[in-house]
Formats: sequence, C-alpha cells, structure tokens
Amino acid sequence: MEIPSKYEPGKAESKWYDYWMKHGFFKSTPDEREPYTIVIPPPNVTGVLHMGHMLNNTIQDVLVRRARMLGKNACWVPGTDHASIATEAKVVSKLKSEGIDKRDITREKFLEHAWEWTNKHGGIILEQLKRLGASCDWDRTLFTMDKERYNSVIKVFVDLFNKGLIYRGVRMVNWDPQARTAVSDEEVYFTEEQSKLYYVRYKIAGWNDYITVATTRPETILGDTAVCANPNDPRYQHLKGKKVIVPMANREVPFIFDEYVDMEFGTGCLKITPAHDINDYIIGQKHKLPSIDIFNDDGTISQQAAMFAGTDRFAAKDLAEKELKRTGDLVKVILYNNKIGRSERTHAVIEPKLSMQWFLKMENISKPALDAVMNGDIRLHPSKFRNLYRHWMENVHDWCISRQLWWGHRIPAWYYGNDEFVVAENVNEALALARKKSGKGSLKETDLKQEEDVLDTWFSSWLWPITSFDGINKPDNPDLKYYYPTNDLITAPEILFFWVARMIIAGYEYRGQKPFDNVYLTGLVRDQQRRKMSKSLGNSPDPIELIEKYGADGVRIGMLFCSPAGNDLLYDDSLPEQGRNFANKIWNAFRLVQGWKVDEKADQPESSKVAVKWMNEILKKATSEIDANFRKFRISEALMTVYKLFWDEFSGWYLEIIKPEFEKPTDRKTLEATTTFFDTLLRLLHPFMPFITEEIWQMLSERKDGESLMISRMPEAKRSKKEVISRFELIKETVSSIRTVRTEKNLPVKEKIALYIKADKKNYDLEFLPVITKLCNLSEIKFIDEKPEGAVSFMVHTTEFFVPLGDKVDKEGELIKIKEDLGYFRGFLASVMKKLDNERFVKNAPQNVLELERKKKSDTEMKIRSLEERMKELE
RNA sequence: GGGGGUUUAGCUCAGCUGGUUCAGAGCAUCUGCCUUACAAGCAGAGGGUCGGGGGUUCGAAUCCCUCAACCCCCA
Repeated sequence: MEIPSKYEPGKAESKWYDYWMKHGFFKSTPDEREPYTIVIPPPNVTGVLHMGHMLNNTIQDVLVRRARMLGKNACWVPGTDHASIATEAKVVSKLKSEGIDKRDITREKFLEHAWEWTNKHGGIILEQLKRLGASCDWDRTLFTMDKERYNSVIKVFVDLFNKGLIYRGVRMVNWDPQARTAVSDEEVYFTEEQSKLYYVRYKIAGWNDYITVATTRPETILGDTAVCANPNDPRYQHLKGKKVIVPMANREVPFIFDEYVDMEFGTGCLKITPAHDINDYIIGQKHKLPSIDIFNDDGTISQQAAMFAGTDRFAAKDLAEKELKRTGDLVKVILYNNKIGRSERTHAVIEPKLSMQWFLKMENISKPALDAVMNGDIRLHPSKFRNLYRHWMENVHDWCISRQLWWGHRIPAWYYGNDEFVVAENVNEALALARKKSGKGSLKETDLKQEEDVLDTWFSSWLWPITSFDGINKPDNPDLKYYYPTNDLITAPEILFFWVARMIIAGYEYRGQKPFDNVYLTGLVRDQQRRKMSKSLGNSPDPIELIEKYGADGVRIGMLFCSPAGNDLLYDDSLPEQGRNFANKIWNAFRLVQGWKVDEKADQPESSKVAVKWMNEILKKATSEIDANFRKFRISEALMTVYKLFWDEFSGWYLEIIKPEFEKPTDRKTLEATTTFFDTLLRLLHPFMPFITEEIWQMLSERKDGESLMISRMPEAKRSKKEVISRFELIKETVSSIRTVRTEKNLPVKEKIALYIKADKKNYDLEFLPVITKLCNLSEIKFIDEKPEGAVSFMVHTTEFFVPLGDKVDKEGELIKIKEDLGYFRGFLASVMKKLDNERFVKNAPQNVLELERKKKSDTEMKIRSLEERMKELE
C-alpha cells in the first residue's frame, strides 16, 4: 500500500465523524457507570464560530473524550442561547434594510420575524462545531427559548416572586432619546469631547451670601434637589444644616455633605440632580433626596421643570446659560475635556434616566454560592479568580432582570387598573389571582395587560445546568438525578459574574446543590499585538478556513499549545502550523512502522531490547504525568507532555534505535512491542487529535466495524522504574556528546568512528554499548585506563570518553575548551565550598541537602582532576 | 475612585511547602545536513542580574516591604 508522505486531513475528518455519529458514540443515557457531564456555554443562536469558541470547545472536547476513554459515561450537552439584545438588534437592522421600522409593527409580528431569522440562521454554529470534532450528544441539543426552557424560566420567575425575592424599582438606565429606548452599558461608547464647565452661584437661604457650584449641565439645575460638599472640606463647614436656593427654579434645597465629592474639582461644591446623573442618584438615595425628572423621552424638557418646557436639551443648555447670565448667577465659563457617552446605534448622547425595572434580591441567595467557592466545594482554575469572585459576591448588587426588548422570555406579570399587577405562569392563573387580589370578580382577560419587558438573557442561562436536564419542570427525572451536578464548566473569565456566579446561585436555590465541580477559565484569543479578535478590526481568522488549511487536529492542538488556564492566547498562524506539523510527524512515524516486514527467524537485537525496555518505562512515566496534569487542569502541559513523548522519545530515540536497515526486515518481538507502543500513544493523543489518531488506529491492526479508538480505554498510569529511565538518560547524553564531536570536527555521519571509554569494563553498564554503536555509527568501543594520544574527549557524569582522531585533533581548540570547563567547575566548586565552610549552613541545613552538597564537592573535584591531567598532556 | 491580577530567554509560558549540577519548556534564531518515515524533517549551538531597590535567612525566581510598568473587572 502506497501512503503519501504528507497527511491529508480533509477526507479522514468527515469519514470518521460520520462513523462516530453512525455508531452513536456521542450519545449518552444514564447507566451504572460514573457520569461525566459538561454543559456547553451556549453560543448565540445566530452567531458564527469565532476563535474564542474554537479554544473553548476544543478544551471541552478534550475533557469529554478523555473522560469517555477513562470508562465514564460522558455526556456533553450542546445548545444555543437566544441572546436577546444581539439577536433583536440583528432582526431590527434586517427589518430596517427592508424598510420596516420596529416601532411600526406589533410585538407579535416582530416575533414572527425574529423566529424566522432564528430558524434560518440558528444552529449554523453547531454544525461548525462538528467540523472541529466536538463529541456532543447532538440528540440533546437545546435552545434557551424552546418550550421546556421557556417554561422553566417563567416558573422560576414566579417562584422567586412568590418568595419575595423579585421586586420592581427605579433604576438609572442609559437612555437613547433618539431611539427612545434604554440601551445596555455594553452599547454605550465614550468619547473625549470638549465641553463647557459653568460656574454658577447659589444663594444661601437667609444669608446675603452665595456659594459657587461648577457644572457641565446648567439645564439640569431645574432638577437640583441638593448641593453637596466633602465633609472634610474646611471651606464649607459653616454651611452645615443650611439651605440654598436653586437659581432659575427658586426652590430651597438642603446643603449636604458626602465623601463622594472631589475637593479638587471645580469649587469643591457639587449640585445634586438625582434624576439625571448616576452618582447624584446614589447620593440622592443615601440622603433620601427627592428626584425631579426634567426630561421627556425624546430629550426635550418636561413640564416638571419650571422653565423651558418642550425645548430640546441642547437648546435648553444655551437658554439656561443666557438666563443665568441675565440674573447674574453665572460666575464664569471655562472649557474642559469631558467623557461623553454615546449610543452605539444612533450615536446620540446618552441621557441617564430613571426608569421602572424588575430586580432580583441577591444578598441572601448568593451566600451559599460564595461559600461554595471559598470552601473549595467548587474549584476555579486558575485559582487566582477566587479573590475576584469573593470580592464580587461580597459586594453583590441586586440584579436588574428586565430589558426593554421583545425577543426573550416575556415577564409573566399582568397589570390591571393603575399600577396593580399579579405574577403568574399564564394569563388564566393571572386572571384568577387578579380577581382575588382586587376583589373584582368581574375582571376579564382583556382587562389584563402583560408586562412588555422581557427578561435579561442571563436569567435563562443561569438555570442552564438544571434546565439542560429539564430539572425545573421535572425535578425528579432520572436524567437530572444522574447527570447533575455536572463536572466541569469551561468558560471565559469575563462572564464569571454574569454567568458562572449566577449558575452557582441558581444551583443552590433550585437543587440545593452546586451545578458543577470545576470551572476552567480560558483566556481571550488575541492577535500578536494583543488586540482582541474582532470583526471590526478584521484580525480574526475564519476558523473553518483554518480547519481546511491545517486540519481540525492541527488547529485544535495549535490552540492548546500555549493557552494555560486563565491566560490569553496570542494567536498566530504558526500555531496551527505547528499542529499540522505534529500531525504529519505522527503520520510519518506510522508510515515507517507499517512498512516493516517481519523475519520470523530473526532474533531481537540487543539494542532493540534495551529500547523496548526503556520505552515501556517512559510511557508509564509520561502517562502518570499526563494524569497529574489533567487533575490540575493543566491541559496545555498535558499536551506538551504527550507531544514530546511522541516526537522526542518515541520518534527521535526509540524508532531510531529499533529501525531496521534499509529494506531489511525486523523481528517479531520488536514489531509487536512497537505496535503496542503506537497503540498506547494513539490513545494518549486521541482526546487532543481525534481524527488522525482514529485514522491511524484503524490501520494499525485489523478492526471490525463498530470498533473505534474513541471508545477504547485510556492507558492507566503505573509506577515507572526510575532506574531504567535514568540509565537511558546517560545513553542519550553520551550519544549527544558524540554527535557534538562529529559536528564540531566535521565528521560525516556515514564515516565510522571509534569510542574509548576510560573505565573498568567489569564495572561498566554494558547495556549501553549496542545502542550507542547503532546511533553513532561506531566502528569499535574500547575500554581503556590510560588516556590515548590524539583524541577528543568529553565527560558524561564522571566518566571520560575519547574519540580518537589522530592528526585531526586541534590541540589549541581542545585546550581552550578544557580551560573554559575548568573555569566553570572551579567556580562551581568554590560556591559549593562556600556553603560547606559556613558553620551555620552545616548546622542548619537538612541532612539530605548537606549530603548533596558533599556529593557535588567530590564529583566536581574528580572532574577538575581529570581536566587538569588532560590539560597537562596536551601542553 | 474601588478591587483583582501580571512582570522569568526574542515570543508564549512552567518553576509546588525557600535547598537536586536550578535558572527550565515549546516556538523563534543561528550553523551544518535533501543521512531512503518525515526539509511540515534531522543533528548541533547560542540566548536570561528571574521588573528596580531594600529586607528576612546558612541559603531567595520562590517569603516580607517598597517603587515602577502593564492588564482586567466594577463604578
């Protein structure tokens, strides 16, 4: 069979993915095995795969595949998120392109469009995940707005409301007066703009005196309800308990003190307008000040203000300036740079505005979630995020769960009459409740008006680990009992609070149990300039193109090579290239091995015996290292261990030793051992590189239909014999030294050379010799007790070796080298002696450290003696 | 403004409770090789005052203090 020298991933990937699907290897149903469960962080339903997803889902797949091979019942539940803001924005702009304004159509009509859009674009991302090799149980695919999930969210809302944890309240939102809607913090951008700072005087009530206040917004003076200074500011101490008169409005307001005020800024005196500035609002709450909303929804001045009603806010600013000038209350105006918030969509200046929202009380329900992470019940990886988590959870704010959108879970509250409302799972229950509550039996369904707002997207995703197994609707179902709590959650640190913390809260509130054991936080994928990957920058490669270019396996391990938990990944095409190269390395190792013929009569060469014995041990050692790395969620390091194992140990050393001469057969024992090693290596590699390993595994031995590497068992970690490994390390060092001599002396590999060992053959480990002979192309090995003439020397540990070269020896060069070595060893000895001569060291250092130093001393002294002798001979 | 984190080779990172000939890995770089599995490869080599300063200790990349730079989250 002719096998190409380059691995071609394309065909193998679709072939094996289909094969796995056909045999249902990804499916999971509860059984007697130990479960291993991951729920996917649901990507936006209409999104497309980006590099962050690639990293995140590769890690999940590695963990799931490994768990499966460890004999666990592995279940990876896929799904998508309705992503209310993002999806609604996309639908709105799509409608706009068709000439339809959202405000001109009904909610029902809009939702029809939204569902159409969702059904058309939904799930593309899941198909893309299949290209990556994701071994999700696709039969379990969920959507945060499918029937069960929708009902769960409504149920939970009603339940929390009935427990008294949900309330309505006023909150400052970012108001876009042009779009007449609230926008989220994420949709506001800030620009540095030059604006005016107005110094305005306020009369002190009852005194013929004024104080001066600096403000950028004189038009909001009409909404002032206090003036404030820092309590430590000596300039204003005399105003304690006084009142001041607001210019233009001629209202009396209190003069108050608060630490918030920056004494350095302006005059150190701040006017407080609780309705129109977030900080003023907070101070207003603290000091129980009233708030006067002077704006209409479109940004014009409202009737509430004493003047300028109906004027646009910017025109009102100019009017206010004129008016203040007229009354003589404007002291001065200076220019200054200010950060202005603008709406991403309309670019209108954002107006902070108070509005009625729904809130969830967080203080009590978040306690168990804080404890769970602090006492290690739930572990964050890396653990440095614990402090951040604690800080956030200890200062948790009530959660604003309403959004002024249509796409999402509509809040199940129904209003009847003025501000009276009931909360229920459906309109029928709501009606019954409303009749009871109002005492009006005559209320009809048409008298009820459902809340227009929908719930924050996170209000559905915080239930995800539970709703993935329908645990709200059917709290006792067997799936939930089996799979919950899930094991590991893989996500990005930026949503630690938005999502992870809230899932933990919901877990304890609704199951009395944590939702997962471990949280693995990936980093962000950035480009080489450390910029985030983003569409607008155009610095994000298309993952599918990458898979086509480098192969899914190559991309997978490329992502994993340098992305330890919590660290950003600086992406570069050299990463998947390195991955592809590794796949090719594996491929070629396979080409070599499968081409060998066996001579049944041939004995196993001594060198192969040594190599097989060593390979056995090194595999055991690496397996336990990989285990340990996985236990600590050091996935990059686990990959690096198996990478080096395959590339350096197996291909670089083992195969080179056992490789028969060109077109010669090998022996049965060696071939069998090698096949077994290869099989073991493929198992270790499979979670990282599922496709190429399956492709090779299927060819390595006869396989029946239905057999697969992905459902085979992972090798178990066993104790390795340290002695075998350390002895082999000496072989490696010797071989390397001989190769260095060859390079330095320009001796071609094909030219045989001799090696002399200054040692007693009886005491020497003769196992080395066949291996060294083969790898270094030696003509002979001789044991000597005297130094030979005309030879280059080197030392491995404390043994001296010589390569006789006759005239080729460069005495001057040798001398220089020996002097350099001597310099180093003498310095080293001096540092060791310094310790040993130090009485306090000898007295205080532990015994083993002391002995080690003594060993260093004697070894080094020996080396120095040899070098000195050698130097004398050369001189 | 509050909080958290990072700083070790050109780059990305390991380095556990202070002590192995401890200053490491991968990539990149340089040199030599188209050596019949692989040039997507092989062999060899160079490269770091462990951010600066101070302290504790017999001993510090590791512990403490301080300064600096950078990053993230919340307001």
